[in-house]
Amino acid sequence: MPDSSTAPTIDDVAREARVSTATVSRVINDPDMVSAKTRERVQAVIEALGYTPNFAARFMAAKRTFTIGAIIPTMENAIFARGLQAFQEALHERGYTLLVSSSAYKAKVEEEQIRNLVARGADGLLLIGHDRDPAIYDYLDRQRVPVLVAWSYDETARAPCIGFDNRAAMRALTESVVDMGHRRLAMISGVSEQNDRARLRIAGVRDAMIAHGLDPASLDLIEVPYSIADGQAAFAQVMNRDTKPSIVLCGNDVLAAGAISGAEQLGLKVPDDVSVTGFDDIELAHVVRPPLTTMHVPHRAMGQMAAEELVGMIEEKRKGVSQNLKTSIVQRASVRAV
Amino acid sequence: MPDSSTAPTIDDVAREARVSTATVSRVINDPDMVSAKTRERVQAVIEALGYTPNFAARFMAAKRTFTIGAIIPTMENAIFARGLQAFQEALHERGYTLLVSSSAYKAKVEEEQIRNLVARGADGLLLIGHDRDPAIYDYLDRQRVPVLVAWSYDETARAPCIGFDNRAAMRALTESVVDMGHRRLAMISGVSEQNDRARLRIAGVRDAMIAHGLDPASLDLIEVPYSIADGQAAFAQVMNRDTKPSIVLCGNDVLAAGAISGAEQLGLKVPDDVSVTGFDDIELAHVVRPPLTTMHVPHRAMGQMAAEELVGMIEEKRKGVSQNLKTSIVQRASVRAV
DNA sequence: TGCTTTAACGTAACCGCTTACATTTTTGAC
DNA sequence: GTCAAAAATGTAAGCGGTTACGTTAAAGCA
Repeated sequence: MPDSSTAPTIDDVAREARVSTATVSRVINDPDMVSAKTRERVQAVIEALGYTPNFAARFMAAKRTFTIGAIIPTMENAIFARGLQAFQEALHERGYTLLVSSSAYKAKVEEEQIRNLVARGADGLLLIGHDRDPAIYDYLDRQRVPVLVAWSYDETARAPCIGFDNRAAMRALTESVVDMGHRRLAMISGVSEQNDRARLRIAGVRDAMIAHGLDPASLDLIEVPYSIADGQAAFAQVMNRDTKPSIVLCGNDVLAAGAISGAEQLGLKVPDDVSVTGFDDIELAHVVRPPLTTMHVPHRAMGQMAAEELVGMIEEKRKGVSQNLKTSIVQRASVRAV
Repeated sequence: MPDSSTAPTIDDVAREARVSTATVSRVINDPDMVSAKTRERVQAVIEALGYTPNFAARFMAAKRTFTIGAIIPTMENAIFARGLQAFQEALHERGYTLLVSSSAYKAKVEEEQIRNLVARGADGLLLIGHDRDPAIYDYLDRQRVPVLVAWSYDETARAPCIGFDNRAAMRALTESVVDMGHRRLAMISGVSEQNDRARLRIAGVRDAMIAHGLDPASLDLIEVPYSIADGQAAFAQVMNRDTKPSIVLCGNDVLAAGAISGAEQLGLKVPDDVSVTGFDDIELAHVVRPPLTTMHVPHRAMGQMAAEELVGMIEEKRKGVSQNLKTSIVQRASVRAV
């Protein structure tokens, strides 16, 4: 009789079922390698004892965990939620479990989490964006843990990625508003240090300005953390300049929602007094009033493709192939021509 | 020379530093048990080799992982985000790592995730709400994994919890609107099956109705998944009845945001034509127009206290003590007296 | 100096599983 | 019924750490 006060091990099952531990292991991992009769007997014992194989032991012996780790900058807002959900679902279909950590946009924390996940035996890692210490990639190479980067496409980057061209997207959005007559541009961006998405979006705005004969130095740029309250505060700041912008381009929808709030607080009407744009097209974008003109990102497709690709890299032991997904401008009511 | 093509193990470090593996282990786990001289030498080798102890091996030998698992119903909306973030931060301060999974509001999936996290050696678990198969608690007991439930307070429940009284809170909110003259109530709730929060909030509404002489059966109740789109659709549905409600009470802010959108689509003004309330007081609540009257939940405090308590349970091997946190009504513009 | 304590370090068993290899049993052809 | 091949099962060696216990070196004291 196994000690009922502690978790049953494979030995308990083996003893109870009168087989060797190898056989128990086989009915779990390779069922049709064992005869139907013993298989059923063993399964019954497993059931009766409520046995769950110990992951650590399993990992040590087999070097596989069927676990994927993902480290996202934040769970506080919904930016990554949808894509991650799709990622998780696609992973689940393929028999993998997703473990998520958040780094609070801190490089040091991210590094810690990466080591943590790897030490825990993650078979692969999903990371957001390319900006990080190259030493991390060396470490990952050494540990033979495949990595895939999402939310950012850069064919020159060291890691394969499934993402979109942040710079080109933001340039396109900016050009569209410049075409509508906007000349005095302000931008509320997320903190760009260690964040290529933010950095490239800023660059995209400048690209558009240059292309249209505007002085990129005239861009009134403020960097703040990604939160509604920060967007609100930053908006007040840009509207307090001597030459007020006719449009405020925001690094993402959360910031843009904050900007719209900020406008209301100042008694300004969007888009009559000032236009606002977002980026990402999360649900928030069509809940705020006015609804946000923003850049639509194929979150779910990105998550799904990332799952597919990462699993492929793991199972076929091959390099990942990058993909540049298309984004598209969604015109809503927060921008008007001037 | 250790094989540079593979991750260094404790043996590599020991060999290089000319000590035994026991000593290496000690400099990592109990540094002042070894002399300064050897300690420094070993540390240098660890540094040079980029050695990270293997978690699985460590767990097998020591039975501790300093990892806490949390399973939340969803990452798609921000309901749990803030509390979880606080939970994670508090955990981090105490030297623990948080691993998060989401169950998509599915009991089966949650069970799977629980087993997964336990098999992975989570030292403790944070679960949301009390509704689940009691067998799960048996399993957790047997595995000696402490569990703490959050987002719901119930002193009669099997697991200790840090939460709030969903029923009383919703009753209070309902009473406040009834006091303002509302008599025809509708409610858009999340799916209440396997979800005590949703169930208790519905019960709270009925409590209030009974207390004020209204027929609880007259409540027009619709249950939908928690999403803005669902809230929107449900709103159209309740407004399509013969006797339209004067107020629509929503199970949470996400649904309420959807309801407000829905109202706008139907050309209805909130709160002039119909009032709307939410629950949770997430950022979304003050971004929508009109801002939501809702029930404020102390998310961050809840997360922090949960971390503290769970770590206490683990380290002092004691039972958890439950706490009933206070919520409070936040009056904004989405409700008006009739 | 010699002997006892204490500090520092080493030895090796063990944690719970997988899997290569060895052994036994079953199957099927003659 | 034999015997070879195939199927089923068992044996035992790791995987990479931790730690109880034993051994050696240093320290303290008469």
